[in-house]
Amino acid sequence: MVRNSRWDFRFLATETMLRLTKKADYGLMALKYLAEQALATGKTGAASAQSAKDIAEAYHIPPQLLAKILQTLARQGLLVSHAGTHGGYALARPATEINAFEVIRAIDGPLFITSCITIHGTCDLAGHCTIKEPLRKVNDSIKDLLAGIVIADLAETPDHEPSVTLAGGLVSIAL
Amino acid sequence: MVRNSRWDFRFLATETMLRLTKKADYGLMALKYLAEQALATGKTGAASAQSAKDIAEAYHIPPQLLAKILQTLARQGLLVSHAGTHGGYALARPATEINAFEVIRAIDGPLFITSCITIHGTCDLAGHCTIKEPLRKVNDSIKDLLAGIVIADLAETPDHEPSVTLAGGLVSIAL
DNA sequence: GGAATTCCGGACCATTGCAGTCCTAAGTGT
DNA sequence: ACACTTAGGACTGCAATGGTCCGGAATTCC
Repeated sequence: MVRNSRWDFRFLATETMLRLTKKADYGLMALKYLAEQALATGKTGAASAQSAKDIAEAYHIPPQLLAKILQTLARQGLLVSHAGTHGGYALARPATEINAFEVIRAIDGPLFITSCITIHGTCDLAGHCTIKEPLRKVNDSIKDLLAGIVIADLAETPDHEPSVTLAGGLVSIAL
Repeated sequence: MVRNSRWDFRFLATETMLRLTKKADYGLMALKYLAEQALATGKTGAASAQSAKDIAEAYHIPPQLLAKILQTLARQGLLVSHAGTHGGYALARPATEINAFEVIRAIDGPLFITSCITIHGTCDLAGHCTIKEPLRKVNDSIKDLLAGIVIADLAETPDHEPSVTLAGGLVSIAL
């Protein structure tokens, strides 16, 4: 009865039904790392570049995989890259101006909360699915939620409380 | 550059990075249908039962697949089922007392927003991943968001405004 | 009692996406 | 020249999703 899938979720406390890919996870971790390094070294921009290899080792992430992720982030303009001996990646903008939504979208691409909404905004089940609109609102709310979180919030800066109430992080949903 | 996946998302307006499975979609549609039928017929509980086949045809959903979904929903206690000639499924509770979170969880099972959090609450990258805690908050916020939406909100009742501001649908996030 | 209807649930399969690896450029600094 | 690093395409293994099929059990109607 409980064993209806590969998971045994009898012992769960927290749970949701929405999934973030590992790549997005890694990407956020990398950005967090870069933000911390920039702050620690006092340097800013390309001066505080860290190589993909270094970041991968710091978090025990498959290096090749992280390399790809960083490449796409650079391609999307969230990071600046620099090849060469002391090259690497650095945040393209201040850590307070890059939010989680951008990062995730850059990596995973835009996915819709409901499979009902396609590229063209039309519904697979043309007209039959009346659930679309309410879910779109949820969709937007989640987006706002994530857009309200910036990299700086993730970074544990030395002189910075670990938990800070985030201004602008209030999201209302109206159906 | 844009063609980094099977989707061409150059024309997108709305977008998120979180996905709901088709099954959950179907499940919500089915519940909505049942809620509307119950209201339309004036009957309540098992008296307003609809067969899986009927619902599937109403929305052009693969009947066998919907059947399975309804079975799990019944198993989870969200629906009551009744075999036999005029059997079928009906909401186990009033449409105002079943929320989207329950439904999705019942169907997809609990998925974590970050692959970082496992069943046991531990992190794959034991200690290395410092991103976990902030994302857990997002996780919870999304949960609250979905828990604030009930089936009745999805149903288009005749004497009911299509768009209603939902009380309790206010979610705050503090990192 | 029997037939029609409907739910139950296991087994199965095809496709797809994700995670991860490998390899070959090409740019950059010493 | 050489070491270091990014850029990116090709490929693989695996698991999950979406979907089908079948035999069986409950219920109702005749």
